[in-house]
Amino acid sequence: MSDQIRVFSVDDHPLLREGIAALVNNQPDMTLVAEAATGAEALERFKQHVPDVTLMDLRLPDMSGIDILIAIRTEFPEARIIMLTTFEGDVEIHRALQAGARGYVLKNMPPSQLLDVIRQVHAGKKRIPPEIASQLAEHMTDESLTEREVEVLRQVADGNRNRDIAKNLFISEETVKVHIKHIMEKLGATDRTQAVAIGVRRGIIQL
Amino acid sequence: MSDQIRVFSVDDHPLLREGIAALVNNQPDMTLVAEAATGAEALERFKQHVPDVTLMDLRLPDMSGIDILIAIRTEFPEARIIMLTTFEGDVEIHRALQAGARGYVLKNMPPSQLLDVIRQVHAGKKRIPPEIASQLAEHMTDESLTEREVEVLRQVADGNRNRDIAKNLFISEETVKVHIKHIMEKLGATDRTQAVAIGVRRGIIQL
DNA sequence: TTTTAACTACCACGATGGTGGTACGCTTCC
DNA sequence: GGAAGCGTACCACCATCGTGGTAGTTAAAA
Repeated sequence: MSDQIRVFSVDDHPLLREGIAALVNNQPDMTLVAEAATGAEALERFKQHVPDVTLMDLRLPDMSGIDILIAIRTEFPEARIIMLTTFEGDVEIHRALQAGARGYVLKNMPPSQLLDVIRQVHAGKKRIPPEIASQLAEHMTDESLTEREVEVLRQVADGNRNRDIAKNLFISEETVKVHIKHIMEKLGATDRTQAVAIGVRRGIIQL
Repeated sequence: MSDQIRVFSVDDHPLLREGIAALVNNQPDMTLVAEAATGAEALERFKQHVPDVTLMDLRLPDMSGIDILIAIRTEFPEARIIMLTTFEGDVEIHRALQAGARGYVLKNMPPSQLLDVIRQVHAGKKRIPPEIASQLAEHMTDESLTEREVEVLRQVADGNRNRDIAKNLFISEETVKVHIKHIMEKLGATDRTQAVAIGVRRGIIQL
C-alpha cells in the first residue's frame, strides 16, 4: 500500500541496521526503503528515494550526522530526520535540534519508543523523549563555548602548553590564557584538565 | 537439529540484539537460544541455557562485560565468550582476552565476520580480527598502569589538584606527584591533561 | 634468599598555569 | 550611535605542577 511510512536508515553498524530493518518491516504501517553506511551514501540515497523519515546516526566514518542533516535539509527543507545515537552529550543534541532534527533517540531505548518517534515525526511533530529533554534542560542556562574557545579546548586536550597553543593558533600566549579562563568559567571547571573532561562528557570535543 | 550452534546474546541495545537475532537465526547452523540486557540477567540466563557461544557487550548498565565474563568462567571454565563492542581501547581488549574471551569483534564489522568468529570460536579456536590484533600489538611493549596509578589518573580526570588527590587517597602530595610522573612516562604524555586524554582513548579510564 | 616492583615520603628548583585587571578593534544588533 | 559580544593583547602576582634525586617498607617473584 502507498500510505506506508517510507523509512531510510543511516548507520555504519550493519548489525544495528539489520535490527532496524527487522523492526520497521515488521510494522504494518512502515517499510524500509533504503540504507546507508556513510555520509556520501546517505546523501546519494536520500536524493534517490526521498524517504518520509530518516534515521541518522550521529557518528559516521566520513562525516558527522549533523553535517549530513544540514546538507540534506538545504536541498530538502521538508526532510524529517531523527537522530539515533548512543551518545548523550547535551551539545550534540542541541546542535542536532538547532540544525532541524525532528527527533532524538538513544540506541538503548526500547524499540517501541523508536517506532513511536517515527510515527510522531512522520505526522509532522517533533518528538524528544523525556530523558533527552531533561538532559538538555540541565544545561539550558549554560553559556556555550564560542568556536574559538572550542578550538582552544581541543588544543588543550591534545596536551599542548599555552605557548604551543599560541603558536598553533597564531595568537599570543596571553590570549590563550584568556580563552582558557573563559572556557573554565563556562564549563565550571577548576583547571584545564577538568575542562577537557567536561568538554568530552558534554560532547563539545571528541578524543 | 541438535548440532546447531546455540548462541546467547548479551547487549543493552535492543535494536542490536534484534539485528543479531535476525542474523544468527538466518544461518542454517546456528540458533539464538537466549538474550540478556544486563549483567544480572546474563548470569541467570547463562546458567539456564548453557549456550555454546556467548556474544557479550563490553558495557552494560549494571556491570562490565568483562566482570560477567569472569563470573561465568569461574563456574563454567569451558564457556566460549566473544566480546562484541563499539570500543577500540587496547586496554579493554587486553583485559578481555586475559580474562578468557575467545574472540573480540567490533560492532561496525561486517556481519559475515561476526558469523565467522562465532563458527571459529565454537570450533574451539580463538579468533581476533586483524584490525584488533594490530591495535593490540601497537601497545604490546607499553608498560601498563598499576591499579594505584589508574586510581590517581581517575582523580586527575575529575579535576583534582595534587593536594586533593593526596587527601582523597590518604597519601602525601609528594607521592601523588610520583604516581603522576610514572603515569605520564608510561602513557607518553607531557602533562596531566594529555595523560587523561590518552587514558580515555586507550580505555584505561572512563569519563 | 636475594631481587624486583610497587607504594610510600621528602626536598628544592624552575616551568607552567590560573587570577585580576585594563584595553582596543571589529562586528552585530537594537 | 551606543551596547554587547568576541577576539585580541599586556602586565603582575601567586599557585600549582613537573623534574631530579634519594630512600624506606612490603609483597611477590625468581
